[in-house]
Amino acid sequence: MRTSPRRPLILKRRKLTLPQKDESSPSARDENRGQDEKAPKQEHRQEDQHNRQPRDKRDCGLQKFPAGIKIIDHPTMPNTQVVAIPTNADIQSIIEALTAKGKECGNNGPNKFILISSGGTSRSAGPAPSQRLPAEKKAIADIKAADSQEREKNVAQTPGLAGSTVLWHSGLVIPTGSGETTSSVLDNSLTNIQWLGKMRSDGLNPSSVKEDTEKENQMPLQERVKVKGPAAAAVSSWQNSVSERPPYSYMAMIQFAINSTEKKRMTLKDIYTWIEDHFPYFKHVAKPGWKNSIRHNLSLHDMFVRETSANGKISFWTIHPDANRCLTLDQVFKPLDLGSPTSPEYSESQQKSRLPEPVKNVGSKTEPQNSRRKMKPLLPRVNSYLVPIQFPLSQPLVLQPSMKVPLSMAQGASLNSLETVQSSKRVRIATKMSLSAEEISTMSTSLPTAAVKEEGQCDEGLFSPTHSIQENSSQTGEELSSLPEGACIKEEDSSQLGHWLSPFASTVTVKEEPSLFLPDSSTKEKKQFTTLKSPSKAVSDSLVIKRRERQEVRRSRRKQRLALPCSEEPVLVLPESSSFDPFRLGTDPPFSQENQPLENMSQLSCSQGEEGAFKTPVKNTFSKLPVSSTPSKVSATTTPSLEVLESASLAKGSHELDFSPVKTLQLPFTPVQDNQDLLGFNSTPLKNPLFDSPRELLNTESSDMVHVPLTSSPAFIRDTSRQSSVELTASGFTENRSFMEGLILDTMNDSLSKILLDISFPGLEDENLGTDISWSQLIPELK
DNA sequence: CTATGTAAACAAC
DNA sequence: GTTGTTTACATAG
Repeated sequence: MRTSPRRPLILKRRKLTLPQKDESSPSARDENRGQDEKAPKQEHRQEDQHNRQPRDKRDCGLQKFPAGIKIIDHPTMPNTQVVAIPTNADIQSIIEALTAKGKECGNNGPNKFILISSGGTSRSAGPAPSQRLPAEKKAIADIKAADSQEREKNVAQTPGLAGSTVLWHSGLVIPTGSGETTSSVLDNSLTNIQWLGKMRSDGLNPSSVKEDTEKENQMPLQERVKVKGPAAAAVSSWQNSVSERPPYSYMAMIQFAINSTEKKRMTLKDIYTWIEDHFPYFKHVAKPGWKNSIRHNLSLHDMFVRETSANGKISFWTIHPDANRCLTLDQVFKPLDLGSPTSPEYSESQQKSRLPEPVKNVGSKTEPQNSRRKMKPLLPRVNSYLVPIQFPLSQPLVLQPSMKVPLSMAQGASLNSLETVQSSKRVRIATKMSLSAEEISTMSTSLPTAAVKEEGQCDEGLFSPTHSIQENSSQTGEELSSLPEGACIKEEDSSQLGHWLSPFASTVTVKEEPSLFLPDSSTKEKKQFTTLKSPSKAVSDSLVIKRRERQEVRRSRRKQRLALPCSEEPVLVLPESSSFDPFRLGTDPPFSQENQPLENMSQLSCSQGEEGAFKTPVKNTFSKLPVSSTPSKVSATTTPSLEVLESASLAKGSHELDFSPVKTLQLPFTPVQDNQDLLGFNSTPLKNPLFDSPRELLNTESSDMVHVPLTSSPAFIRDTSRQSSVELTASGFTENRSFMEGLILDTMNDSLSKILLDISFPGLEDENLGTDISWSQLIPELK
């Protein structure tokens, strides 16, 4: 309700917002809810059935613990039961109970237990994966049908397992068994996956995608979506792709778009077009306001830098090299369907400046399916990415401690990207302050080349590639550097860059906002630097780079990130700082946090990016759209047509609109390479070398385990690919720490001591399992 | 509080 | 009209 100083009044937004919510969200909710509701019920039934199914161990076998702890007989392994326990539960006590139980049962009864800790948050989680085990095969089959994925192969292949157990990710999962119910649930997850797959393909061939989307769009999305059944799955998946909002934030999508081009720059229009092409949702379903949001994001985030040609007519949006993770759709999906999904989120997350820490994951992960149900506007759509995962429980052993080894794998790329970005940022920062030798070396190598290249191309007045541009900006920074603030602003490699830039004859215009000097003056400072042109290139390019550094960040969130902390602190600004680089890193909270070190990746990945022919599809689509990108305008001008369309869509279930594309998952984890060497828990981060007894491990882990939803999936995938998946997964999870772990307890041996697997179940969350549970109660039941 | 999404008001072209 | 900025507000975590 306030009035900004500049701006008159913003009237009654609220009213507007409310209606939206009502309209869209409800409809969306309905569907989701319906699904959700159904799923759980069915699941329970099935579970029950499964549970009831007699196995060898009758009594011992299928017990269900009130608290959410469930015990089920392992389908294939004799004398083995799977126990799902809440994350928070006191593992030790549980183990004791189980041990007692095992002893009681003796040889005849279950004497081995596979402990699965999960945070089974809601619904599905509660039932616990264990119960589903019996259904595994069916589920798998379904999955195959829906998804044709390599994983299956892997799963199937997992030969060595005496009894391969498939564990479903609770979050994802669920529908075990049989038939119909399953299908419905599965459909969602599967469809999502497929959606991803599509996206991937789209990334490669936008055109193809378009066609598909358009064709299909004609049909009412919602209805189609509802169709269920394995056969329908594929169809529905497509539909979803259209109807559902992509799980990516605007930021992420913009990055995808920009990085899809060779030069890593794009005009606004092209960005619109790219997004529409790759995410049909925006073309067909989204409100026109999404373009406004795109622009908003471009302006808001420092990572997006606008370059203007000398002509001034064309402005390209680029990604600040320091911040550019070179995310692309392809990267996101590359690894595997499963794994990839996480990555996108990951990217987003990074922007958020999240640490790999489990914390964030927790939130995201929990939602998988729930989120849909809720249909909460801004919630991360992590769900979509979640897919039922099969865990082959291999024979005992396989745990490998996770090392933190950067992924060399391409698959890892997506994940890495985040880290890389962060890392890059760090580096940059250091450079900014002063150039560290290291940075310099890196900078000099990569950047100059780019710049050179560009030069050749620049003739048209095109701009130097992002790198060059930014560097230019950095130069400006140098000059500014005389001023304390300026120095801060420039952050980057200005000093170094200057050298090679000079050859360029270009004019760089930099907009800066030194908050320090100019307290609030929102005014931007533009500085132009003119360097000598190389005669050959008569072209003078003017680049306009805006940089915002807002110390005041608080007030406006615009480009907060880039606002370097250094700028905030005068000290840093000083040239001396160079010596301090390391310190600075530490000093700059934002960077340090946000950025995680993956230096290598950044450049590598960036260079390649997408083949992306720089396509500038100037699409008519815009023209098609009745509505202007600006919402306000739209309402006034285009309203009629749009409204009609939207209203129709809304009525049906344009719920989609309401979805907030928030970033889904953050996958902090770093890809793990092969760590075959490591086998003990010790190596895993979770585990402390200190543990003398397994119990200790368990306890500690339990506490740690809390977070970590999605991460598991990617790791898992990898594993599957290799077949010796378990190991990998374990390692990967461990890193993240958020994973659940499966422990195998051999009561006969009397030892808790054998821990066969370390498994994380992203899907499982604590809640259902009920942390509260007192294990003492369990004991009786165990009997 | 932060991150994100959305709507809107403006300013420049 | 489009593009770019910025503010305000809402929501989820």
